[in-house]
Amino acid sequence: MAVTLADVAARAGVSAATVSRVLSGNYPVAGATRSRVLRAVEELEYVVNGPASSLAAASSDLVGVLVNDIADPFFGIMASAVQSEMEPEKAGGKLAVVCNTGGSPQRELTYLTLLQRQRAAAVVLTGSAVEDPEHAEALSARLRRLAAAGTRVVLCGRPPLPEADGDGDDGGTGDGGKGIPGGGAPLTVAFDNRGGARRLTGHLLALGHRRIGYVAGPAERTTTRHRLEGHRAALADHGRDHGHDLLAEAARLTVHGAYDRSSGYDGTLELLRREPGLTAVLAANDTVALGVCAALREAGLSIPGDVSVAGFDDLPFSADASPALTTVRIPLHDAGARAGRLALGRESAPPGGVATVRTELMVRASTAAPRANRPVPQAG
Amino acid sequence: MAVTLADVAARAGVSAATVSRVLSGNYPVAGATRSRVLRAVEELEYVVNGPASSLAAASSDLVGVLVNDIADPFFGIMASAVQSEMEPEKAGGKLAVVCNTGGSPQRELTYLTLLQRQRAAAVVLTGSAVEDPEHAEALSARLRRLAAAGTRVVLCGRPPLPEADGDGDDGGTGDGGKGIPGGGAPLTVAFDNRGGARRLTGHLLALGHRRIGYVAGPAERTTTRHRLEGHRAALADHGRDHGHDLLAEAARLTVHGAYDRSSGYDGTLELLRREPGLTAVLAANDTVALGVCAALREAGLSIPGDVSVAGFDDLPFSADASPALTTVRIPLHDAGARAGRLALGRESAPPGGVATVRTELMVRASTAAPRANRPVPQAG
DNA sequence: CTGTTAGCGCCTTCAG
DNA sequence: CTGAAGGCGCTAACAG
Repeated sequence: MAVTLADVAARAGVSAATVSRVLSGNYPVAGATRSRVLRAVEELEYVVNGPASSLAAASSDLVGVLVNDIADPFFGIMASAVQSEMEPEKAGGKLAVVCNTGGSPQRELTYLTLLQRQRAAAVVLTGSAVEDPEHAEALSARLRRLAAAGTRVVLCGRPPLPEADGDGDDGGTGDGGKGIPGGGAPLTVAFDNRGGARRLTGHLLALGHRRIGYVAGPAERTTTRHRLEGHRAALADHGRDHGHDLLAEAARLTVHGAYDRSSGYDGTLELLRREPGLTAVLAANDTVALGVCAALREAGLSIPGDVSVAGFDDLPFSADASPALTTVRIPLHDAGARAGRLALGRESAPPGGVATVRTELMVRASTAAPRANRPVPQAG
Repeated sequence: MAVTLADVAARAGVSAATVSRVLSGNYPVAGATRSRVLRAVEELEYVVNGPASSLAAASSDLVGVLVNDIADPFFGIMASAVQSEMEPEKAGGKLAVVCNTGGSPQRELTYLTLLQRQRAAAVVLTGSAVEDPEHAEALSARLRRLAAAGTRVVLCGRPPLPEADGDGDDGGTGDGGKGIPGGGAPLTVAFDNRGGARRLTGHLLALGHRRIGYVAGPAERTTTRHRLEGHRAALADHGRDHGHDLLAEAARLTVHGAYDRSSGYDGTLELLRREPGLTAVLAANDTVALGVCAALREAGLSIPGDVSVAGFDDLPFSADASPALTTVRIPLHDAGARAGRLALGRESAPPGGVATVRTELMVRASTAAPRANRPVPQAG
C-alpha cells in the first residue's frame, strides 16, 4: 500500500540494504549512490516504516516523558527541556513524547507498560512520586523490567528508587549481574527540596516571623514530604538556638491540599481560622501561593504588610506577580535537559547515579518583617 | 531476549495464534483456554512487542498530539482532554503522546514525519497555525499523505485546511477518490475566536470605552488574526451605528507580541506611550492580560478604575486573578475531548468536517465603565 | 563499497 | 474454537 524500502531501491537501482544504509547514515556508501537513493526517496516521498525498523533493529526512537500534570508549567518546562535535547530532526534523533499521568499511580503504570510495549529507548519520570508502598513496589518492578529490556530510565525531580533488595529474580536469565544492555540502574536528577524549604523558612524566621502557616501539597507525595521536612528542620534549628519550640505548633499550622491554586485559597482560609494571628504563609509551590495571596487579600490582609507569603519552584509568573513572590528557585529547564541527556546516554551518569540540583532562595517583595502588632482579625 | 508470544504459547500449551487472539480480544476463544493463557502472560510478565505487532497488523496504537507550547495551560488542557478519551488501560486503547512544537513550523513538520514513521493511528494538531503560504503548503501536503496512509487527522483550535485544489497526485495510485482507508479528509474542531473577540470589544464599547488598546499575539498566526478581525468588526459595527470611526485608530492602538506575559507587559507600556489616554486594554489571551495588569499597576493605574482589561480563553487562573478577569471562555476541555473522539473515530464527523465550538463572554471585575475624566499621566 | 540472505515477533488467512 | 504457515518492512551479518 505505502511505498517501501524496496520501491525506493528499485527506483534508485540499488538493493534495499543500500537504501537502509544511506538512510541510517551509519555505514559507508558511495557519494553517487547516496544521492541517487536520496533522490528516489524524495520522489517517492518515502517515509521509513518505524515499526518494521524497530522490529528488525530491536530498538526504537521513542522516548517517553511522564508528567503528573501537563497543564502545570512546572512539568511543561521540564518536558520541553527534555525534548530540546532529542534532536528529532537529525537522523538517529529521538521522538520525545509526553504522557500525562494526572498524578494517578495507576495511570503511571499503564503508561510505563505502553512505553515498554513500544520498546521505548528511554523513559523519564518527572515530578514527585507517590509514597504508597504497594505502588512503590509495583513501580520499581516495572522500572526494573524496563531497564532490563534495555530502556534507559531517568528520574527527574523525584528521589532515587530504593535499592532493589532481595534480587528476587525468579529463575530468569541467570546472568551474573551486569548483563543489562542499555538500561542499567535508573539514573536520578533529584531536587534539593529539603534544603530549599529549610532556607526559605529560615529566611522567614530571620525576619522575625513566629506564627508561620504552611499550605502543603498532597500528603502522600515525596516532594510534599521533603519540603515539609525542610520547613520543620528550620523550625527545629530555631528552637535549638533560641530555646523556643516552634515545632509543637507546626502540625496545627499545616494543612494539605493539591498543588493548585484553589487549595492555596482554601488552605489559607482554614489556617486563618485556626490561627488568626498568622504573620506568614508558606505555600507548597508558586501556584498554590497565588491562591494564598488571593485568600489573604479577600480577608483584607495586605502582603507583605500584614502577612508574608512565599512559594516554591520560581515559575516564570512568580517574578512578576504582584507582589513579586519570594520563592525557591529550581532550575527546571537545566534539570530537564540533563535528564534528557542522561536518557540518551549523551552524558555520563553522576556518581552513585544521583545528581542533586541545587535550589536557590529568591527573596522578593512578598516577604518582609512582621508588623510589630498586627491587628488580629476577629476569629470566625 | 525478551519473552515472546511463543514463550507464552508454550507455557500455556497452546499455539501462538491463540495467545494473540486472547490478547487482542477480538476473536472467540474458549474460556478455559483464555484463562490459561492469561495466567501464562502474568507469570512470564509478558508485554506485547509493539513494533512487531504494528508491523504485522499494519496499524499502531500511537496517537500524536501536537501543541505549540507545552508549558501553556491552554494547550495542557486540550492535550489532557484528548488523552482522557484514549482509554490506554483497556485493550485496544491508544497511547496519546504530546509533542511540543514550540510554535516552530519546522518542528511541526518534523514531528508529523516522525509520527508518520510510527504509523500513528491519529494525529491531533492543536492551536493556531502559522499563515506562511509556503509552510501551509508543506503542512497540508504532509497531512494529506498522513491521511492517505490511514492516519486520522484532527485539527483542534485552528481553522480547517484549505481545500486540496489541483489534485496534483503525480501518477500515483490512481484510485478514483474515496480510496482512503481510515484517514479521509482532516476533521476540524474550530474555535469561534472572531465572534468571541467581537462580543468582547462590543462589551467594552457598550461600557463607553473609545480608546481601546490591543495587545495582539504573533502577527502570522491564525488565532491572532481571527481575534483581531473580531475586534475590528466590533469597532466597525460601532462606527456604522454611531457614525464615529474607531477603525482609523485601531492600527495605532494595536501592538503584536508573543502569547506570554512579558509581551503583555511590554505591549502595554508601548500602548501607553502611544496613547496615554487609553481606557481599556484587550489582551491576546489571559496570560498576556496578566502582563497587561502588571504594567498598568506599575504605571500607577488602577484596574478597572483607570483602565479596563480583558483577556481571552478563560484559563483557570483568570477567575481568581485580582481583579477577576473579564475574558472569553473557550471550552478547551470539551473541544479537546471531542477532538480525541474524532481521532478515534468514536464520534461521527460533523457536517462538512468542521465543528465550531462556541465561545462565551465572561464579564468579571476587570472591566467597568471608563471614568468620566480620568487623569491622563504625563506622556514620556 | 554493495548485494544476498535470514530472521525480528506478531497477525491473519486458511484448514481442521 | 484452535493450529499451521506465510509475510508485514526492515536491518544485520555475511559474502563478494
